[in-house]
Amino acid sequence: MNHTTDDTTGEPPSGWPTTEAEALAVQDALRDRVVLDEPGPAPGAELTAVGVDVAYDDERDLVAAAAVALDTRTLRVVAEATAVGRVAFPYVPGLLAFREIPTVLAALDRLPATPDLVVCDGYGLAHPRRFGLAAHLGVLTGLPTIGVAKNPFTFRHAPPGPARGDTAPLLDGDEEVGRALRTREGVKPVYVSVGHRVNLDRACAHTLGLARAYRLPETTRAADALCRRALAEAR
DNA sequence: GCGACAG
DNA sequence: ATCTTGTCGC
Repeated sequence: MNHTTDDTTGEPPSGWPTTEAEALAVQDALRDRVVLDEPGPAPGAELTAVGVDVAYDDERDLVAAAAVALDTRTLRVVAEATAVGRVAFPYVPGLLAFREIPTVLAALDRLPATPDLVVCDGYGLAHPRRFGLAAHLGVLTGLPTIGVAKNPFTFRHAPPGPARGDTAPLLDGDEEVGRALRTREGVKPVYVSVGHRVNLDRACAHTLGLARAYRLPETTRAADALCRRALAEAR
């Protein structure tokens, strides 16, 4: 177990977009670098799955990110890291990545483990321009990524069946951009979409394997708890 | 123009 | 995301 909870202030990379127009241009320039023709790591294998999440303190203009690596077989924490920085972008639906990614990259850099899969809070291809947070992070790191969101954003879906593992297509018009996945019986589903170098079937299988006791994957729960702690301890 | 809108 | 206590239920 690594205790990399020291807070390194990760500033936004120079040239990071400042305006919505610049951010849209960046999405447009990077979107075709997403790799969709790889199946991704095999579900059921012993993998290092890394959850990333971010917490904000608007008062102090601070953002704390956490990256927590779990063993997919045992769901035990193998390594963790945090980073603290300044908020790099306002929250704009469709541009979430520009707010979260700089600090997430800093945390991933400090993580003493090699991710086989990165699980993001939010969407990948389920995005107005098919380039959400998970896709963006995947392109920048080259790592296999998926997005697991708590809300359907602007997309529509029929209710999945009541059993754990049941799914329903998440639709943008008639295009399946992700899946509503029931991780617990009778509990609101999570919303899974492909990020980079993982197909949708495997993205859902990994999500289900990581979410055994609670609605959300353990990766997300661990990263959420750690980034909140890092923010509280930041100064 | 108005409302909706991942975190 | 964040503001925020107790409370109902398995």
